[in-house]
Order: sequence, then C-alpha cells, then structure tokens
Amino acid sequence: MNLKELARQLGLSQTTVSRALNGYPEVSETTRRRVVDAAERLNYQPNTRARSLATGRAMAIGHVIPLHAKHEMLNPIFADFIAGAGETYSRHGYDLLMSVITDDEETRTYRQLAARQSVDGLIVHAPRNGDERIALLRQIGLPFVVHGRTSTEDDSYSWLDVNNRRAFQRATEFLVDLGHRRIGLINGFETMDFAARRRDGYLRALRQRGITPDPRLMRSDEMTEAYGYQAATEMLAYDDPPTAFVVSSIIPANGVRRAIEGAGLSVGVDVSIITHDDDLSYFGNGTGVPLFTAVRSSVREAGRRVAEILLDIIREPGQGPVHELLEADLTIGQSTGPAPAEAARRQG
Amino acid sequence: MNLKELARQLGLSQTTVSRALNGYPEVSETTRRRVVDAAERLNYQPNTRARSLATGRAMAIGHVIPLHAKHEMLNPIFADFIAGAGETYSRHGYDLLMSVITDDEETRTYRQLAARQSVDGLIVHAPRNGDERIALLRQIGLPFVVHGRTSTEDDSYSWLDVNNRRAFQRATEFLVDLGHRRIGLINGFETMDFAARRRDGYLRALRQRGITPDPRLMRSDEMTEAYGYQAATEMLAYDDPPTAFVVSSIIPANGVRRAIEGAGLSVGVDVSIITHDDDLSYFGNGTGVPLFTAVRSSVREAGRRVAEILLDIIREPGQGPVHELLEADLTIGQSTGPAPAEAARRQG
DNA sequence: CGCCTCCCCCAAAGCGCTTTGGATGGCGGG
DNA sequence: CCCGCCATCCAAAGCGCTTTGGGGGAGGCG
Repeated sequence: MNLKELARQLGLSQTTVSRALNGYPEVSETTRRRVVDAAERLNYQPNTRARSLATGRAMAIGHVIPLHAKHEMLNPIFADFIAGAGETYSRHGYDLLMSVITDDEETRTYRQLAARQSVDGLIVHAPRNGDERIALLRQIGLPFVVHGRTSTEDDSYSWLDVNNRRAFQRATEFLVDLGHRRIGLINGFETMDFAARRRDGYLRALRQRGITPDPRLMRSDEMTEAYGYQAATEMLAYDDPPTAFVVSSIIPANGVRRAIEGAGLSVGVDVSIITHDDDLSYFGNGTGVPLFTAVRSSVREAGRRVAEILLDIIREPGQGPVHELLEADLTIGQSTGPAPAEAARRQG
Repeated sequence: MNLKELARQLGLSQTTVSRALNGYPEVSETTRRRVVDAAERLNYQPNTRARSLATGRAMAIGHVIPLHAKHEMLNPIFADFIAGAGETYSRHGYDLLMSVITDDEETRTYRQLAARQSVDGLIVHAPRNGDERIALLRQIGLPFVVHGRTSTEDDSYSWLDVNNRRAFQRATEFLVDLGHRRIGLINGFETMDFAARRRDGYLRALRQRGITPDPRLMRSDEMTEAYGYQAATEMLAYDDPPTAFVVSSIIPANGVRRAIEGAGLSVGVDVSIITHDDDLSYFGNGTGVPLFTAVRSSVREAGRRVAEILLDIIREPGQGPVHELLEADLTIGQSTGPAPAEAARRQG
C-alpha cells in the first residue's frame, strides 16, 4: 500500500492525502477523518526512504560503536544507555541506527554516515582524553552530543556528564571521615576521560585531608570482576594494606569483595568498599539496605537526556552548545564502616 | 556532493558514473578508474535513502527491543549479541536499526517496520513459550531469524539456538557423578523458552539417575545477583539443604557464591556450583582456572551467526528454513567438587 | 448579480539514485 | 566500401514521498 494507491481508493489526490495525514491545515476535517480512517484500515504507512528523500531529514540518530576498544561495546552500561536513548527516539519518531565497527574504521564511518545522509545527528560514546572525534565531527558538520567530556577545556560542543570528580571526591572523603587513611583506588582505564576525572576527585580528597597519595594503592584497568579481585588481592598482601577501597564500578567491586573475603576479612568491618554504581538494572545493588555503599547515577536516565538534548539541537539548530552535569547520589550500604584502628580506639 | 554533480564534473552521464561505481561491465576500465578516483577525492557517497528507494532494498536489519519486559533489554547478554550481529552487518554493508519500545507496542512496531519498508529483515530476541511473534512475522512476510526457539514444535521458521537442554542435562549429570543428590536449580524465567528447556535438561538428568526432583529446590526468576543470593540462602537453610547448584547465568551464580560464603561454607568444597556461562566479555570467568565450572557458549558468536543466516536468507529467498543448534562446552573450574558425604566416604 | 475571498483540493516538480532501452562510433569481415 | 557488431556511453523513466504554485467552487459583500 502506497500513497498513490491510497489516494486512488479514496478518490483524492496524493497531495491531499499526504497533507491530511501530516496535519496540514489546508484540508477539511471531514476529509482528514476519511483519509486517516482509510490509512488505518489499509495499514498504510509512508515509506521511510521516500519520505526522508523528499524532506531531506533522515529521522534517524547514529550510534557508532568501535569494537576493538573493548572498554565500550561490551561494557554493560552500554545496554542501559541505549535503552534510555532508544526509548526517547521512539517517542519522537526517530530511528536508532547503530554502526558496530572495528576501531580503525571510526573516522571513515563518521564521514560515511554524514555523506550518505543516513542520520540527522550522532551520539559520541565514551570520550577519551583529548578525543579527536570532536574535531572530526565539528568539521563534518553533523549535530552531535557527547556522553561524557573530553579533558581539554573545550566547551564548544554539547555534552552531558556525571560529575565524576565530585562523586569520587565525596566517596573518598566519606571513607576518610570514617577514619580510613590507606584507601585503594580501583579505577577504570585512565585514558578514558571519566576515569581521569575520578582519579582527580580521589586525589583531591586525599590532599585536602592531608593524606599523601600512594601510587601503589592506585590501579587502572578494564573494569572486570577479575580485575577487581586481582588488584585488591595484591594490595591486601602489602605490609601496609589499605583498609578501604574506592571502586569505579559495581562489577569490579564484586571482585574486590571476593578478594577481601578470600583473605579471611570481613567487608564493611575489616575493609570497606565504596563503589561508583551506574545503576544498571541487572546488577541491582540489592533490595532494602544496599550491599555496597555507592555514589550512583542512572545510566539509563543519562541516555534519555542525551537523546533529548540531541533532538532539541536538531529541531532548533543555531543555539549554543548545551552542557548538563549530573550529580551522583551517595547511598550508604553495608560495605563501609569505621577504619579498624579507629573502631578499636572508639571501643577501647 | 551528489551523483549529478559528480557526473557533471567528470563530463559523464549519471548512468555511467553510477555503473562505474557499482561495478557494472558496461563501462571501460579507464573510465571506471577515473570515476572511482574522483568519487574518492570528492568524498562522494551515494545517498542511502535515494539508493534504497531506487533499488527497493533498505539495506538495514531491524532489532526490536521491548523494554518493559526487563528480562531482555537490560540483560547484559544483549550487548554481546548485538556486537556480534552488528559486526556482521557492517561487513556486508547493512545498517542495524534498533527499535526500543514498550512491550505493548511490539506488534505495532513490527507492522510499522514492514509497512514503512525500513528494514529488509528482522532478528527476534528472547522467544517466549509459544511466542506469538512468529505467526505475526510470517503473516507480515518479512524475512526473520529467531535467536532461540519457541517451545512448540514448529520448525517452519529459521532459528539458531544453544542446546540448552543438553547443556543442563550434562551440567546436572556432572554433579550427580560427583556424588551430589540434592541439587538446586536457580533458573531464569520459565516463560522464556530457553529456561524451560534448561529445566527439562535438569529434570531429565535427575530422573535418569534415579533421583526424584524436589520442587523446593527449583527456582525461576529474573537472573540477577540478588536473586541468586536470595534463592540459595533460603535453600541452604533447609533441614536437608542442597550440596550443589545448577545456575542459569554467571550473574546469579555470583549471588549463590555470596550466599554459600555467607553461610560460612566453602564453594567447591561444601557446596558446588555449576553455571551456564553466556561467555560475556565483561564477566570473564577469571583467567587461568576459571572461577566457576560452567557450560558455556559465546553469545557474540551466536550474534554473528544469526546475522549471517538472515543475510543469506535475504540474498537467497525461497530456500527452506535454517536451523542451527550450538553445543555448549563444559569447562571445569574451582566451584565444583565431590559431594561432602561422598568426600567423607572416600577419605574414610 | 457580479466579484472577491476563502476553503479545499490538485497537477506536477523534485529529492538522488538505479535501470531500461536506446544511440553512437570504431572496427573487422565480406 | 558497406554492414553489422561490440564496446561505451547516455536520456529518461521511475522508486514513493513532500511541496510549490495554482485552480475551481461556495459563500459573502457591495
């Protein structure tokens, strides 16, 4: 069923039918009803390709996912983010076009999406320090919004980010307030902007409280369970082991817990854990009192907002870049307690 | 830059340029070179919309993700599956179109994708028992491949599945062979086809070994860590607790481990765990000797194969439905050992 | 009654590509 | 020398939609 056929059956011109369906005022209400009913009945839907060829709008948003850089695609936060964004697109009649590629094709892919006019805008995932994609996209001229930021203080593009520095500063301060002095940092890859900011927050909190950071207590790697286990196990074997950990995600936090228990220690008593929690639906931090004390922020909600910002920019170009900084909540769970020495002193 | 402009600059007709770029034989090799070079130099890429309007092929594959049914979207296996499929699409010049919707819009969305001719084919995720999507899609007439199967013995559609029944039968037998008699099943939602098959495998193994299944040892729910913990904790409190668990995914398996350790028991010594492992990149089952004994199968590889099958069907319609059944590997990890009584007997 | 507005509706162009159905010209064979 | 045949190239139609630029008829006004 296409426009021509529908128009023929209704005894109207294509123009009128098209206008009736698209809500133009030049068509009487009775005619519109008749057209809409017939379209419904015959399951007529305008051919996307033809329509966007005619309008010049693709009605689609691109997400480019480089594969070799594992730290993105396979990262479970991806699913939640896409869920939030996709939901928003659907509601606004946009499609979500995903390009899964090997990372050496990244530049070519962005160029291609633009030249082929496959999308009206792009979301940039997981920016790295001084990410070269920003410059590329600006040159290409396609609207885009970054989920996160690049470290350079270039605010000429739109982004939405969690206040990672403040979140980790607060998390670290929380542990210091509990009397912890030796605090391990189990961070993500610090070539990623978010991880670098988190480290800054951690360092800033320590310095402000007069604690000299110890490089042996800081790790940076892919955020897997195994990594959390490995890193924590090694640190706990030190002569001067940490009494607490700040962890970058709930997945390695599980590994840290396993390491602590494996060393015969008790989480929240002998050793504390505070984690960043991306609030992933599948790793629910328990019901009731959460397992982990955490600074949390919903990735799904971030996906929604990023999508909304992008659609706004597409609808209303020419407005300045948009910036949104989300603050993470601190929720107290069972994984933190006073530092052992402190606890002993209080009791003694 | 479009075809017309490119042709003008080359002093050729659009026809010739188009043919040169698409590899038709009616154009001389020297002309083709000239055209290809110019296209390269001017970054010409054919407009997707126009091309697919002209050819009638959308060059895109649809993935419909209903949101309310949480057991899908937010399931981390989703990311890996999409990675595998997306990779394959890119290699074949196809786009991946994702529709994230609320589950009451599912039927409408499928109809819409077909009527709007947005995609050339569809992937069906996470089929439920007697899934009504099969009938709908057959009626719509768009090529599709199911990742999994529906329980009904209707093989008139194409699918790729893991042999869930055999995998769980083997897993259960493995535990029985170690002397376990009371074996808990921590399953996913049994309205999902895969979970029902897994239960069948578990039951079949028990019956073949003369063990009467105990309904109190069988749970079915959303596969979260918290669920694994909760279910295992309850079962371990029985007067006649299980000495082993068969678990449906590595995420609840972590919860089961936590429950066992929380009860002061030792995994692999007092209580064994064998889990299905979807081999998700982010939950690496440890390096070296894996943490969990597992029946595993790569989700990413499944994504790749499903995509290839679909593209084959699109390229060569009319061939019969394709079926592929993958066998899961059994890898022995640290989480299984002889049943305590058995162990005692052997020692004594 | 005639004319001028609106109100509705329509024909046709155009979006950028592929593809059908020639047209042209050079070259070998008769 | 002419004809026919490839090898190349081209004009134009068509994919299904939106949108421009009217056009006819009914009703209001003088």
